[in-house]
Amino acid sequence: MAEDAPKETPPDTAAVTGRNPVRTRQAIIEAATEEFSTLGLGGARIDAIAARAGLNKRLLYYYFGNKEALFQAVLERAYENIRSAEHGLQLDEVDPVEAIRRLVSFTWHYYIQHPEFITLLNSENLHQASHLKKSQRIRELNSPLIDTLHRVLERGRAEGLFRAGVDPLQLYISIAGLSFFYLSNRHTLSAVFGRDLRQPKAEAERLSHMTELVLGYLLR
Amino acid sequence: MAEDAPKETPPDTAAVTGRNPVRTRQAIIEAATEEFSTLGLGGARIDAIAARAGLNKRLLYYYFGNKEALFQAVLERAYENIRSAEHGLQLDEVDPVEAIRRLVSFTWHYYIQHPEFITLLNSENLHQASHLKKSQRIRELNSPLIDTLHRVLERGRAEGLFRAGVDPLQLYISIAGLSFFYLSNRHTLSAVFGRDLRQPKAEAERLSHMTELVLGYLLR
Amino acid sequence: MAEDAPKETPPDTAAVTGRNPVRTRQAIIEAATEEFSTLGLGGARIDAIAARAGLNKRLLYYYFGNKEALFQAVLERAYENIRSAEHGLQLDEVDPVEAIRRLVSFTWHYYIQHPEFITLLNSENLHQASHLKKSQRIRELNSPLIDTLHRVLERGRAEGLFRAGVDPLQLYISIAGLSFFYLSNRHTLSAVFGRDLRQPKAEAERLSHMTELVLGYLLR
Amino acid sequence: MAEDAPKETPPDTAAVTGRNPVRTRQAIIEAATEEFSTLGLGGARIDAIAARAGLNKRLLYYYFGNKEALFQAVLERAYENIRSAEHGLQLDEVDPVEAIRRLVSFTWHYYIQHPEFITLLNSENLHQASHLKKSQRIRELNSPLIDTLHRVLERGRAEGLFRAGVDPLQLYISIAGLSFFYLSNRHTLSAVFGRDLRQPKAEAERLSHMTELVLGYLLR
DNA sequence: GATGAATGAGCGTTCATTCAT
DNA sequence: TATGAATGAACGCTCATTCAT
Repeated sequence: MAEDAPKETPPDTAAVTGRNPVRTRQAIIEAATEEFSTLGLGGARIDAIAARAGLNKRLLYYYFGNKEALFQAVLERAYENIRSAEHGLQLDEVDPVEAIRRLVSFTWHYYIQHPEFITLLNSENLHQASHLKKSQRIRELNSPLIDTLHRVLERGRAEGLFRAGVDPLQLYISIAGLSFFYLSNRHTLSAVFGRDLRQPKAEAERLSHMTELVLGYLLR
Repeated sequence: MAEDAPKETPPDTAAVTGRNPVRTRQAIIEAATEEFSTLGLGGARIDAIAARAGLNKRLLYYYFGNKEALFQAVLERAYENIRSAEHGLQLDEVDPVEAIRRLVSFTWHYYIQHPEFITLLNSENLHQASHLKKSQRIRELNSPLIDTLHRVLERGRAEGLFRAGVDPLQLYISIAGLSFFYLSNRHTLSAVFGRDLRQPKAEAERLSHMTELVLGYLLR
Repeated sequence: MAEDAPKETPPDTAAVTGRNPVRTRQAIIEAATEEFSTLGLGGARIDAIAARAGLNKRLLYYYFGNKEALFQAVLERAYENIRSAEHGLQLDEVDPVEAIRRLVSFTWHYYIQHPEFITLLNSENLHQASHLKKSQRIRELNSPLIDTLHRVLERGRAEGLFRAGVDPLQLYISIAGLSFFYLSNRHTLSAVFGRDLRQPKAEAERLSHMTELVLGYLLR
Repeated sequence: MAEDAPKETPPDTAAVTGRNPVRTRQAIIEAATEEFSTLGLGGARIDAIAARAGLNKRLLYYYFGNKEALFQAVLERAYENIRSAEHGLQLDEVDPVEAIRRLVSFTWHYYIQHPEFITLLNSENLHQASHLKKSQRIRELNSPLIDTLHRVLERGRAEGLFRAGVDPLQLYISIAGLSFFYLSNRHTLSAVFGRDLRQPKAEAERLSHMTELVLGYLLR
C-alpha cells in the first residue's frame, strides 16, 4: 500500500453509513415512522426499525433511549410536519366560503398523503396520549388553526353568509373527523358495506360530500 | 410473573368455573375483548387474557386455535352486539327529522357505552381488516342501516324537508365519523388543544353540535 | 406399529428430561448453585444455568420468576442444607471441651466440603443480604446453635473448666470466621504470603491452630 | 439511559476536569473502586464508572485498557493503601501484649474505615486471585507484618508471657479473619440471628471479644 | 373438557469495546 | 489528551404455542 500517500479526504458520502448524527437520527425517525405506523406500538419491532434504517440496533438506544421514547420522537416529528403544512394555508387571506373549502380540502389531502399520521394518532390514542402528554415539543407546536377558523367564522357571520354560534373547535373536530374516520376506517367500511372506498372515484365523492355537508350547515 | 408460576397441587375442584363450554367460551371472549381493546392486537397477551378469564391458557387454544382467531371472534362478537343494538332503532317509524336525530344520538351513545368497539375497529383497520375479511359471520350480519337511512332521506325529500342528492352511505359514514373521531381521538385532541374533551359538559356540547351540523345540512 | 398393543408404561426415567416438576426444580437449583457460587450474582448467566441443567431456559422463569428469585431459592437451599447438617451435632450430649472441638471441626469441614456456601454468602453480603431479608423460608430455619453453645459454655463454666462471661454469639461468629476467612480468602492469602494455603498439610495445621486458639481462650 | 445519550454540542470547556493525567487517573481509580466494591466485578458497569468519575468512557480504555485491568489497578491501589497504613503500627516498639492489642485494633478499624477493601478482596477471591497473581505491583508490596508478628511472639515467649509454638501466619490470619468475617458477613448474620451487628454498641463488643480471645489464647 | 409442564424463537435492552477525529 | 459516534455479542426475559396426561 502507498504508505506515504496523503489520505484522500473522503467524499461527502461518508455520512451514508455513519459519523453523521443528524442524518443518522433522521434515518432512525423515518424507519421508525414506517414501522410504528404499519404495526402499531405493540407490533413494531426494534430490530425491524434498525434493519429498515440500515443501522446498528444499539444506535436506536444511543439516540432515543428506548422504544417508547422513540415512538414519542416519531409522534413529535409527525406533528411538526402537519404544523408546517398548515402554515401554507393562509385562510385569513381568502373569503370565508373559500377558506372553509380550503380547510376541508387541505385536511383531506394531508391525511391521504400522510397515512402514517392517521395510524400513529390511533396508536397514541390507544395509549391515551401518554407519549404526547410527556412531550414538551408538542406543547410548543400549538396549532393556530382554531384561532384562524374562529376569525373565518366571524367574517362569514359578519358578511351575513354563515350562521352564528358555531364553536370553532367543534367545527374543526368535525372537519378533521369527516376525513380521518373515512380514511382510517375504510378497510372495515369497505368490507362491511361491500363498496370499495379506497378507489379514486370514491375518494372524489367523499371530498365533495364533506364540503357540501360543512358548507350546507354553515351557509344560512 | 406469577401468572406463569407452577401452582401448588390443587384440590379436586376442577369444577370451580365449571365444565360449561358456553360459559367458558363467553368468559374467554370477554377477557379477550378487554385485553385487545386496551392494548391492541400486538400489545395483547394470551397469558393476560387467560388470567383475566381465570382460565387455563391452554383452553384458549382449545376453543379458538390461536391469537388471531381469537381476535377475529372478538370482532365478530363486537359486530353482533352493535347489530343487535341497531335493531331497536326503528327509524322507519318516526318522522325523518326525528329519525336523523335518533340515528346521530344512537351512534354517539353506543360508542360512548362501548369504547372497546372503537379501539377494536382501529386495531382491525391497522391490519387492513384482514380478520374481518376472513369472517363469514360478519358478512352474514349485514347492517340494514344504509337501506333504512336511504328510506328516511327519501321520505324527508318527498316531504320537502331534506335536500336531494344525498348519498346515504356517505351520510352514514359522516354521522359515524363525527362521533367516532371525537371519542377515538379525544386523548390527543385534549392534549393538543388544551381543553378536556372527556368531561360530561364537553360531551353534551358535542352531541348538539353534531345534530345541528347534520340537520343544518339536510334541511333546506 | 402394533397399534393395539398396550402402551408400555414408561419406565421411571421419563423424568430425566421432563414432566417431573420436583426433579426439574431440583436440577435447576443445582445448576444455579454451581453458577452463582462460581461467578457471583452479577457474573452468573441464566443461559449457562439452563445449559448446565440441560433444560429450556424458559423453565427457569416458569419455576422461579427471575434471576434474583432463583438466587434466593439457591440461598434458601444452602441454608436448609447446613441446618440439616447441624442437626447431627448433638453438642449437648458430650462434655464441654469435646463439644467445642466438635463445633470447630464441624464448621471447618462443612465449609471445606461445601465451598459454594462460602461464595454464596459472600455474594449475598455484597448485596447486603437483600434476598435473605425477603425470605420467609430462611426465617423459619432458625439455627439452634447459639442456644446450644450457650448451654455448653454454661456447663463448662459450672464445671470450673471455662472462663465466665463469654457471649455465645460472639464466640460462634469467631469460630465460624476462623474457618470461613481462611477458606474464603486463601487465594489472595496464598498469593500475598507466598505459602500455598490450599494444600492438605496447611489445612490440617489450620484446624489444630483454630482448636487451640478457641480452647486456649476458653479454658482457665 | 441518559448516561449514553448524545450530548448537546458542548462549549469549548474541555478543560473542566483538566488535562491532568494524574488527576484523571486518580478519579478513575476512585470511581472504579466504588463501583467494583459495591457491585462486584460482574455487576460493575464501565458506563457507571465513567459517569461516577465525570469522564468520557473512552478515557478508561485509554488509561487502563479494559475492565479487568482496571479492576487489577483498583486492587493494587487497595493493597498500597493498607500497606501504607500498616507502616504506622510500630509493633516492635511496644511491649508484646500492647503489640497484640494494637494489631487487633488496627485490623478492626482499618476494615471498618475501608469497607471497600473487604468486598474487593471477596471479589478477587471469587475469581481465585487471578488479577492479584498477574500483578507485579502487589508482589513488590510484601507485608512486613508476619515478620513483625513473629518478633512480637518471640519477645512475649522470651518474657514468659506468651505460650510457645504459635505460627505467626496462622495467628495473623486468625486476627484478620475475626474482624473480616464479622464485618463482611454482618448483613447475613444480622438477618439470621436477629441481632443488628451493625450498631456501634455491637461493634464495641466485638472488638473487646476479639482482643480477649487472642490474648486469652496467647497469655499463659 | 381441562390442566400443568415444557419449548424455540425472538423480544427490548445493555454489555464491553472500538472507530474516527 | 480527549470525545461523540458506532458496534457485535449477549443479556434477562417474554412471546405464542404445544406436549402429555
